[in-house]
Amino acid sequence: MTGPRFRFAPSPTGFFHVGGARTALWNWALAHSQGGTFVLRVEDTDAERNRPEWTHGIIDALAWIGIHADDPHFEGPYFQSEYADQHVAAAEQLFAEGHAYYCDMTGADIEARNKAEGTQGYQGWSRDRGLGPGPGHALRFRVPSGVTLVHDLVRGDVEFDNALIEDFVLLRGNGSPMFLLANVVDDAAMRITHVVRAEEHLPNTPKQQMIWEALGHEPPVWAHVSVLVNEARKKLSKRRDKVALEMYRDEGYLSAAMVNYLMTLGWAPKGDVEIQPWDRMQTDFRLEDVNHSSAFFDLKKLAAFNGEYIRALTPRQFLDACRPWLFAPDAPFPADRFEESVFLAMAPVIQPRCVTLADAAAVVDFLFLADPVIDADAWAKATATSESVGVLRDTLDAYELLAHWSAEPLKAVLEAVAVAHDLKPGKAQAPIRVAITGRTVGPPLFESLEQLGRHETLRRLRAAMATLG
RNA sequence: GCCCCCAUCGUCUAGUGGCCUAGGACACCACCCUUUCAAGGUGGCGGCACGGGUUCGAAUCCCGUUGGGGGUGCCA
Repeated sequence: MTGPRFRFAPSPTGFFHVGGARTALWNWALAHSQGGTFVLRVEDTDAERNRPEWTHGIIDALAWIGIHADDPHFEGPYFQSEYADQHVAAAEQLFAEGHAYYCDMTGADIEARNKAEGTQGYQGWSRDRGLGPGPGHALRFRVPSGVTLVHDLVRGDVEFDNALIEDFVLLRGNGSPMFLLANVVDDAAMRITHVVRAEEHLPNTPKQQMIWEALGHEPPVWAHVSVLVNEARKKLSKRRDKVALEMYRDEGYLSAAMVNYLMTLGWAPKGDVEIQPWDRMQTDFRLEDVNHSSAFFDLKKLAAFNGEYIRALTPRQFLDACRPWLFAPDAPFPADRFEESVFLAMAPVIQPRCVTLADAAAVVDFLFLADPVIDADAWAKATATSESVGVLRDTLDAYELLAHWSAEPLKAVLEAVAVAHDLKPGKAQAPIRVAITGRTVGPPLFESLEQLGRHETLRRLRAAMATLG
């Protein structure tokens, strides 16, 4: 695949951050719309932290949001720690050409010197000492004087005064490469043309750009996108916030809804409609249109998107999407009592009642339970009126004789019973509903009775009446 | 401390000098529909942070203030 090359570089922290997912999606859209490549590089210079299981998690999570490793636009994954030799070689080149120098000062040394001189940070103290490599000698970049101009596709030109950038470390005292260096070397080696990443990296960009230039390469196109924040407008963090993409998948969010929602954080499709198919967003997405300010990750809006996507599913798709929760160990009914045909028939009335796929099982649990779990308070309340017992008995009698067991006649019968007891047609269903479903709220009653069947409906009504004594 | 970024309804956004009496979505409220709960329909509430410029005209351009965020590691 020729064309521009976009790199996506998560760190293997054991989960996939929703903010990272958005950046991945944007890189993915760009790679496709520009006929380029999405390069996945799992970044950590420490091989110890490149845990295979974490990496698999990243690849699974990417696949969930539609970024598949077998897509022709996908390249990788690469593992940064495997390229340590190249990182060190680049550092040595920088030293040989005078762009870097060795320094033997420890953190304590620097602190002491600053205290003595009333300065702050590292003041390039070893610049002209002519030190060579050796144990405890860190390699520092010799930051040139002048200014570094970073051209950023979303922010425009940002100017940094080099005098304010200290000579940063390239190689640690033990010889291992630092992230900043490794990052640039990898990007250059992989011929990355566009670096689209979170805004938090912007202040370090001049340093990286200087490394690119010192290494003799043309820097890539930079694009720093804003971060996602929580209610306190702080960057989403693992400790405080629910940031793992996998968590949303496990809780029953549809990937299409998540993808659509993530795309609208910091960017909006043309027109006034936010819910858009991926193909459309993929071709319309432009970095130049991305917002400059941080965005709040709003669970309520995500839920609304998810509800919309759930309602748009066909019954079959809905059933298939719900399976993991329907057959989970903690499902509200035994798996062997589940009936696909019943669920499929009920799907159109279940879907509008679900925020997540996980909600479905609880909406229809009574259909697949040997006996409904009767809520005592609900039952007491539903049978508190003087008419309720009569309604129950008359309905039972009428249902025993009903010719066609389907929603319409079931409804007509109950309405007639209600009127006979001086109630408004729609007001008699509470005791029936509780007797059948165990609760006062739930899916439409008559469709439920139709699916439950005459035998079971009558059995439940009799059982419930028996408790009244 | 120093550096950088940011600033439109509560939230996500549209807006690139006149189409703006600032549009849409989520949330919230009311009403309608109705068989409970939803969903759906209709309507409502609600915003250009502040102060100076520039201009015939500013949400839009410039400067400042304030507020928020991020960076500043021999972390990534």
